[in-house]
Amino acid sequence: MTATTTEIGKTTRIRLMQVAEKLFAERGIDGVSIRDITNEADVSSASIHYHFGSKAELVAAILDWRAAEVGARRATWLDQIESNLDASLRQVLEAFVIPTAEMAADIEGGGQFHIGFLAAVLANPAHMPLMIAAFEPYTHRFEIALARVTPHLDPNVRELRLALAKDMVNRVIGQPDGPVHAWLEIRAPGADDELPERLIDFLTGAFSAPSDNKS
Amino acid sequence: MTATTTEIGKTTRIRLMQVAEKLFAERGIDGVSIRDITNEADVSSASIHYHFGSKAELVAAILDWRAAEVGARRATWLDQIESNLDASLRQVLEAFVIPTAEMAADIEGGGQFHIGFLAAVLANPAHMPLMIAAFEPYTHRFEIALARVTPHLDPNVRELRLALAKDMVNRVIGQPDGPVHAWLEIRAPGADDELPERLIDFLTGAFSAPSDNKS
DNA sequence: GCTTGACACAAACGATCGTTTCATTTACCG
DNA sequence: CGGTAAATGAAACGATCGTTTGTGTCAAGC
Repeated sequence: MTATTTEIGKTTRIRLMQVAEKLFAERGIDGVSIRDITNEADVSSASIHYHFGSKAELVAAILDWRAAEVGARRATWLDQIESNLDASLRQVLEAFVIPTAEMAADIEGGGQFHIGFLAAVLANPAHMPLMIAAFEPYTHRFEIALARVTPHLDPNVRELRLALAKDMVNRVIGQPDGPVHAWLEIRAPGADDELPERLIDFLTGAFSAPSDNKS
Repeated sequence: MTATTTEIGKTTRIRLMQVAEKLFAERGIDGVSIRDITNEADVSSASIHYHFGSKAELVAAILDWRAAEVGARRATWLDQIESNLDASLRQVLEAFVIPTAEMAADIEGGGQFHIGFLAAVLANPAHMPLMIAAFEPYTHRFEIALARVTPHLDPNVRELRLALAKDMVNRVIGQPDGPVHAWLEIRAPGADDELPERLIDFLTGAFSAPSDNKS
């Protein structure tokens, strides 16, 4: 069963990243051991340290590997938003949610588990600087587009709501067995159908609210 | 330094639950070992198995221990909402967010870490049935109050938004070093001031949005 | 054909995990 | 005071963790 260097055209290095990304997305970084990964990839446990050096560097390698792919999806939508001066808040939020949902639905392309992987990485705040650096260009463009359609918001309030939205979208789309879905499965099965559209509705309302509703 | 059975009036059993709740809230269930807890509580590592039987039963014991306390806080607000037939959406959401925030701010009472502990427990969906059972009475009352002030929402959409809100509020209030705050600390320091009020604003907008914004 | 370097494997390292065992101490009660 | 049960501490259990070591194998370059 053990194969030669190139089994079905994939190098061991890439296969390890694919398997690790999937397992990390499903069980979290600390919930997956080196041996879990190498067993599923049918290689020795030493392979990960040969190719990546350590478990932490494997995580970083997966981030680098996929960053361009997520970026390309987002860039398409951002191009459209930026060239349309009449873009609505809803359209900007679509540009935020839909690429994420498409990525999570991309079975053939293999991006299926990347959003869940990102959510798993963020569970440990120590990785935050790395994540921010990887996505900074797209985040910056998105913040500008969002500011244009939410001129009523105080900048700090807008940043807070964006952070809430990012965290929520990544977790709820990337972790199909996460707390929100587990809760709904018991109390209201089927309520998470058409999730992307319903997230966009939710966020459109949330960003429409004034900075301060008091009084 | 090692003390007799009752050191400062706290039994070992209660001290263990307090220390464990704090550590679980800060680092997650799997991020805290039995020895982490017993070292901080200044007892032997066998104590947890003597008093609780296992690590999992310790988690359940903490849940039972605090359930009544959270419930009492919520009940006060729910009484007010239910007796006021003119309650607004915003008032209902206040009844949802403010008791949580008060619990997280309760230094003397010791409830300071309970919300973070709940968020940590929910990170493992296996505990979901236990959580739902513990909070069912308050959840039910709250759902009725929420339905009264959001008659425009399809029941499934309302359940989804409530699940999103629950997860978000618990995580963002209970984990002061979690992903949302770590992100904001780098990109917009201070944007998470007055968090409870800003969460209520956010959710008021989110629940005000119609069930389907399309077309 | 021999050498070289990339790559994979099995095996073992020390550390730490949750848990168990057992002897000892503490508090309470007749 | 003596006896008993609850409570605690010290030590060790097997399992698993991330990592390291050493050896074998394969393809390419001279």
